[in-house]
Amino acid sequence: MSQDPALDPALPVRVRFAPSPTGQLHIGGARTAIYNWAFARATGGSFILRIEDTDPERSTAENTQVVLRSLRWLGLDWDEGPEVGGALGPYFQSQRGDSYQAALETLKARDAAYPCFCTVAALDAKRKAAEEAGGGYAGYDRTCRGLEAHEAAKRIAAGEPFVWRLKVPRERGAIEFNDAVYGPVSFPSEVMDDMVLVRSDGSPTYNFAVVCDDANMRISHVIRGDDHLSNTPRQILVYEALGAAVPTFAHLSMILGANGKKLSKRHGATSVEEYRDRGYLPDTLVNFLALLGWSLDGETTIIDRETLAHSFSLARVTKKDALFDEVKLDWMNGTYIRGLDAGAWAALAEPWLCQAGADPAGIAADPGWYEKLYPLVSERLVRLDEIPDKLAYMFWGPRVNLDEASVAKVLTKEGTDAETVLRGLRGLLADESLTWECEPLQEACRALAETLGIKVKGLFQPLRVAVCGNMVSPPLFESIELLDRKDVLARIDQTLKDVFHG
RNA sequence: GGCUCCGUCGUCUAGCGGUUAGGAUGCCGCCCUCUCAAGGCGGAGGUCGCCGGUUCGAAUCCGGUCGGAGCUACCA
Repeated sequence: MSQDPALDPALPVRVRFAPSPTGQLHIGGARTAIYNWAFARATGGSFILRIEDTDPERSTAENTQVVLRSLRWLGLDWDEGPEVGGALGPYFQSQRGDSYQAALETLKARDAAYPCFCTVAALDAKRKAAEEAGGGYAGYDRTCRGLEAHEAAKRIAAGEPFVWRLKVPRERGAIEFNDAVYGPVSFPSEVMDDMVLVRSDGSPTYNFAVVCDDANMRISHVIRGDDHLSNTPRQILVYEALGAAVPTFAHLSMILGANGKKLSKRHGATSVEEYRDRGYLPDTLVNFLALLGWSLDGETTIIDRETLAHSFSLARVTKKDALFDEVKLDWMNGTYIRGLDAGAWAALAEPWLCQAGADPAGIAADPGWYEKLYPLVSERLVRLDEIPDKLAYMFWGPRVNLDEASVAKVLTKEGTDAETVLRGLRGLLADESLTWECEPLQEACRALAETLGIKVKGLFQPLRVAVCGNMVSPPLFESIELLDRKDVLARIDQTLKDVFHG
C-alpha cells in the first residue's frame, strides 16, 4: 500500500483559518481560529486567513467585514490574508477561479477527471430508489466513467450540460491518515465515489476548491472542525490526483450548547459579537475558548494570550465534544475584569459607562476620577453590561432614585428611626471642616453611630440608601468621596423629604 | 441504512498499567466585612457509559455492547 506523498516536516508551518462569510463569526469558528493562530505562534509558523466566498448568495462584503472585525477584536492577527496581503494570494476564493481551472487541466492531463452528463434529477431518482430498496445509497455509480473520449467530446460540443468528476483509482485501497488530534483514521475505499469537482456552471465544489487552495498556499497543517473529518479521505484523493503533498490534518471536536445540542440562537448567544456586546472581554473569550478542548497542564485555567501563543500544542487537544458553559465563562470574565489596568478600563467600558450616565467627554477630561471608580466596581462585575445598573448612582448628580424595597427594608422599617439618623448625618456631612475623603468620612460616621448609641450598620445602611438609592451598592465611603458634597447633601435632603415628608 | 468518530465529578478537564482518580467552575459551610461582592479555608459531588477479556494489578491494553455526534449533495 503506497503511502500518500508525505509533507516534508522540515517545511515551514503554515496554517489557515478559512471561514465562509455567511454571517456572524460563531464561537465554534472563533475557537478554530484561535487554535490555528496559537499553533502558528507556538511553532513560529504563519497564520493565513482565507475567505471562502464561493457562495454568492450568502457571501457578502459586509459579512466579510464582520468576520475580520471579530478576529481583530479577539486579537488574532493574521500574517497573510485580506487587508494584509501575501505572496500566495488572492485570499478570497471568489478571486481564485484561474487556479481551479488550472488544477482541472492538470487533472485532465493526468487522466484523473472525466466529464459526467448525468442530470441531478436522474441521480436523485437513483438515490431515492436505492434508499427505498433498503440498502442505502452507495454513491455515484460511475455511469459516465466508461464513456469514450470522442463520445464525451461530441456531447460537450453539442452543448449538453456536464460536470467534472474525480476518477478515483480503482485499485486504491483504504484511505488512511494520521490525524494530529484523532490519531490513525481509516476509510474503506468502497465508499469513496467519484465526487464532483467542477459543477455544470464551471464553479468548483468545496472539496475541490479547498484542496487547490491549501495546496497552492502551501498549507502544512489543516486545523478545522470535526465536521470535515469525513471529507478528509475525499480531499486526500484530490491531493493525490493532483500530485500534491498531503498536509497534516487536525480535527477539532464540536462545541455544543449547554443543553448538549448543537449551538443555536434559541439557547443563548452564538456569535463573537454578541458576547462582545454583552460585556465579555476578548481575553476572556480567547482563554475560555482555548480551554474548550485544550489544556495547558490540567491545572491552570487562567492562561494569558502570551502563554497560549507559546505553549499551544495539538497533542493536548481533546477529542470529546464540549458543552459551552456560560456560568464558567462568567466567572472567568470576572477575573479578567478584576485584572484590568485601572488606567485603561474606562476606555474598554466606555459604552456602558455612558449608558450609566457618564459623559463621553468627561471620561477623557478626568481619567483620574475613573481610575478611582474602577476598584469600587471591578470586584463586583461579571460582565461589563452590568455597569449601567451598578454605577448609575454615581452619575445622578443631586438627585437620588430611591429603590422601594430598600426604603421599606432600611428606612421605614418598624422599630428603626432612620429619620433621626439621616438628620444627624446631614448635619455631620455639611460640616466644611470634615475632610471629604473616605477615611475621615467613615471615622466621623462611626463616631456619630456611637453617639447615637446604634450599631454602625444601622447608620451605614440608611446613608447608603439615601446616597446610592439602594441597600446594595459598592463601598459607601469610597463612593461618597467621589461624589460632590453638595450632591450628597441634596440626596439626603431629598430622601428626608420624599420618605419622611420633612 | 452505510461510513467515521467520541464516551473520567452537573460542566470544562488532568490522567497514557500500580494515584486516597488531581485541578477549575458551580453548589454548601466557616472566616473576613458598612451592604453586595472579591478573597481565604473547608465540604459534598466521579463504582472513569456498560459487559467481558488480557494482567499479580486497568480509567489506562483488547473485544463486544449501548448511547451521542459528524458525513453520506452540482452546500460550505
